[in-house]
Amino acid sequence: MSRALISYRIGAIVRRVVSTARERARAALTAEILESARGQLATVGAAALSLRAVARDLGLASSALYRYFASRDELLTALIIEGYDAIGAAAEAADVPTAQPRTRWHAICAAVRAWALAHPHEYALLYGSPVPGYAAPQDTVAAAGRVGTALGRVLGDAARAGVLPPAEHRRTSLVTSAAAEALGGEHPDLDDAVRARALLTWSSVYGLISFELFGHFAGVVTDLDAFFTEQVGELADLLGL
Amino acid sequence: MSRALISYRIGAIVRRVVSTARERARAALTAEILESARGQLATVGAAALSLRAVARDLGLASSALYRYFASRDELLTALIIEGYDAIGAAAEAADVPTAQPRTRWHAICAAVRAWALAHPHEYALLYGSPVPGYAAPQDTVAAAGRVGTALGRVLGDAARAGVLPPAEHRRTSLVTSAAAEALGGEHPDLDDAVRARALLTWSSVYGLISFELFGHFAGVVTDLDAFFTEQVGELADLLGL
DNA sequence: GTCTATAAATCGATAGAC
DNA sequence: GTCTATCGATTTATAGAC
Repeated sequence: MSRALISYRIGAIVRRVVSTARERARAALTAEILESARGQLATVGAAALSLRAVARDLGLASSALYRYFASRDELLTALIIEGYDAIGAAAEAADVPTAQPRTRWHAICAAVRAWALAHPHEYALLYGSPVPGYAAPQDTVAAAGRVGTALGRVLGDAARAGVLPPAEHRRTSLVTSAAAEALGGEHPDLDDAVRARALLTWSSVYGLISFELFGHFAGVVTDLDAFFTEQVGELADLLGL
Repeated sequence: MSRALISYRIGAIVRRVVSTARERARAALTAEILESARGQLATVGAAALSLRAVARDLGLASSALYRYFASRDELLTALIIEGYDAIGAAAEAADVPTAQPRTRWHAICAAVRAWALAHPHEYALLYGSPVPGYAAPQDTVAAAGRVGTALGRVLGDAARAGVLPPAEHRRTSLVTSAAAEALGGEHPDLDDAVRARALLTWSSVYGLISFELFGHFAGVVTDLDAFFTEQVGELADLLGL
């Protein structure tokens, strides 16, 4: 083996090691940027999220951040996807597919609310007012469906088990086939009535959580924990779960 | 009558006329400021609402606006109260107390959604993410209750007429007596179960409208008008209206 | 890949002339 | 009650040295 070849091979190994070390450092700093940005969500809100403030927070020059996120909007997109993944994972983790539908329903709703209460500003980013001047790219849409899918799974299982009484109105075609993929997921045999009902219940639960988080129950409901549990139970009753 | 007295009286009359003319001008400019600010809600959002931009829009010096609103937050408060009054008035105007409960329910829900679709940015200000750094003063709370009260009236009338089946759970004391005033309004004999159900249905409808307005039904629901009407009907079915 | 320096803006709020 | 002028900050994004 010539010295040149040995030198080349060592160089390649070194480059490889350096590269992965660099990648680790890059991943670590990326995570720090996202964490600092999440902190800004809480203080100034998504609309005023600023790359410079993140840089100040991390002790970096503002221009350095552009190597990690090409623009403020790209950073926002990363935060949104991260958030949808987190709340979706929370919903899925709370579901015990072998349990009774009503138990599963309660568990998922409670988990979603718990995540929202623990991350109010991220919740506001995901489900609150759209950020002016920001158009969510398609990447975010895919991540957005997980909570709805989890709830749809429960309703679908209940319907197949004959637990869920059929909806009185069966006007179909209100939900597109694309939604069948998204909401039905592994259960493409859900009929449109169940799918529509899953959308209705998810938006009802969303309404309860948002009213609570955005202050519209202030001075109206005394025990928010108990109220939420009761109302989720009420919804389950109404659904026949 | 002495010349001095006559002069005084004429002065008083003139002052009175001048004063009302001034007040008219003031009211007109106040309205212009609010209108311009509403325009800003649509373009930059509530968080970035700027007195300077309003002044630029109206061709005034920024300092002139401080004679009308002492601060940016005060302008925001005026917008919020105006908005709650408008959507509350829309809900009340749509209600025909002599009609059947189910008809009234549909009418109010449709009117609230119509207002929201016609004023999406004001709706976002009222019901979307809280504006960072802004604390809503008590004035806004009073105006906020009108829609809920309108829906509560329908449910209460239905319950008294025996149309509404009783809720299965009757845990009381979840709603404060202050809420009894606000939600019950002219109907203090609403029981807590009906009040809780009014809160649940209003937040469900709010969830449907917000999901639509904030883009969470994009690619999922094809005909939003039909979907909303159907789901509101579904809610009425579930309630037994 | 981080730095300094820069361009060309923005903002809220106040002081003081008229 | 509107004006000019000002203070002391803020921002996105880029250029170019190292």
